[in-house]
Amino acid sequence: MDIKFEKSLTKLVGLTDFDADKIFDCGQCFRWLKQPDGSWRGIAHKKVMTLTQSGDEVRLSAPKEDFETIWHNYFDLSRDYEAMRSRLGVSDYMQKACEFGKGIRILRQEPWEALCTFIISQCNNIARIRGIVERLCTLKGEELGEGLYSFPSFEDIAPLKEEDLAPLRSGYRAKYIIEAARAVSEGRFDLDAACKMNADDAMKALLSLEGVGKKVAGCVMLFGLGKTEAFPIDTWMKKALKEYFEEGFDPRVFGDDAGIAQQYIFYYARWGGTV
DNA sequence: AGCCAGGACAAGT
DNA sequence: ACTTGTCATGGC
Repeated sequence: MDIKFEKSLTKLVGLTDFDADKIFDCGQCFRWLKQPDGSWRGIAHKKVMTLTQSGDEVRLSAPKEDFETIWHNYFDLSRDYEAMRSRLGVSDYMQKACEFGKGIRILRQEPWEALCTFIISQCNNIARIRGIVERLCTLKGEELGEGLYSFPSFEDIAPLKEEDLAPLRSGYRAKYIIEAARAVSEGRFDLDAACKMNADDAMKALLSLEGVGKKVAGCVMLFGLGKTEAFPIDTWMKKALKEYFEEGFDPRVFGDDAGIAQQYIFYYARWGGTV
């Protein structure tokens, strides 16, 4: 991959395993929106960024410093996805899932945002999750211009009462959001420490939070804590596992690739149909 | 017009 | 260890 910097622009040429449409639309994140011109605008780390892809060329509306300190890591650019796909193609089904999902990358999202958004995600559809998350950001985030807001910190949410979140229309999840914010804010739950824990301990710690079960915890670990061995199982994964894997299949055979395997399977099951 | 959504949790078998 | 009811709400 070749990187060029032009004042407030970063241009990546010859990027492999990078498909913006799949990355932003595969259900791992909720704040990237496709623009009428085909580019993607999103917000992370209190930065508004527009990404435009044509073929193997990707342009980021970000200066060199932000690319190096934020986006390079955010887009998981140092991982060799091609090698991983070849390791994961252990069955006919996995080969097809990997091929169908080629271009997906696991975004390394901010831990608190991942925790909060995947609490919201439970028993909910993606379109509505997006709406609730945007309303939360508008309500308590920091304005970054153009009516765009950062994701609010846990300190911003911890002091709230349940009724303060009524505008979100998040239903019974409102109390989970506030409780999680308080737990993090008061140090009862340490996100930085969770990042450094092994997978079992991180899972155990996450499960202590109200409204966080194994599935949400798995998503937080995979998308927010950088734990690629996490293997969250939702309804779509259940279907796929039941149909295309032997009973008692243990995802730990994929090791540190399990999380990416999960994402290929999920994407294939959710958007790819069968066969 | 219903159906169901990247579930969690408690309570009952 | 499995099944069931309940929890709010609105995209589609």
